[in-house]
Amino acid sequence: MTVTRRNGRDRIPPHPDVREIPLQQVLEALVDPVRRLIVSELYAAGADFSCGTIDLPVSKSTATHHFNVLREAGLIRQYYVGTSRMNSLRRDEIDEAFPGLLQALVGR
Amino acid sequence: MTVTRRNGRDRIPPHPDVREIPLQQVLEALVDPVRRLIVSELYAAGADFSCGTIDLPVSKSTATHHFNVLREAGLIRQYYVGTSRMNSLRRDEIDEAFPGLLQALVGR
DNA sequence: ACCAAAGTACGACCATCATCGAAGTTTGAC
DNA sequence: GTCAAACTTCGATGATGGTCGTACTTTGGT
Repeated sequence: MTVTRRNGRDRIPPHPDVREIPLQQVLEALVDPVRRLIVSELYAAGADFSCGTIDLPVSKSTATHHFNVLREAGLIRQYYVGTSRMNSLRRDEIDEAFPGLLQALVGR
Repeated sequence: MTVTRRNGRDRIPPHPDVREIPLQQVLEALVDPVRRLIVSELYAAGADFSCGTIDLPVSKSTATHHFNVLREAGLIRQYYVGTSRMNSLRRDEIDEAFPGLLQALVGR
């Protein structure tokens, strides 16, 4: 049978542009308190961090799920560094797509 | 047994101030598309209207439920005129409690 | 080659919630 | 007093989605 070989690049999942994501989906992503916590921390930190860095009140598999939802909504970008998955907030794109939204939700 | 008499005033349910409502609850109210439609229409109309005026893609009982959720989140004010229940958007209070939020969600 | 660290994938479970219809209430009109 | 309009209340139902544990994958270090 065929063996599939993968490198770091292949591990990167799709990153839709938030400007093509309906408001509904963005809101559904941001309504969950755990996900809003992630976004808030990224916003406040002003820097990327790995999934494991922030400590969330949920299990690892649930955390993975939340990061996925945020990525699929176009809100964060993810990339690998070793075994760590780094996350960055796609602030400019969000601000362009939904002006004022991030500020209103995360600026407290 | 005791008969309870009610007048129009007694039919008015509690109206919490949105400034005392947690962001979480406000977001949960606004994440539903039917409720966001109601808010958008109130916002665009710039005037009050009764529950039956706007035509929603749900049954009457479901509509009642949605108006209740909005009221309990401090987003709308309700009062009776005859058998009609009028609704008004509490715009100023919302803007004060969560600056930019309404604009971001409803200004399209 | 081996092992540990960091995440992911996959089911399963469970709570929440949007939805409805049917029956009830309140009001205004006649 | 009767009737209709407008809305509410009350269960029931069904779908969604957040949660977890277990097993698996990938990578880096030794």
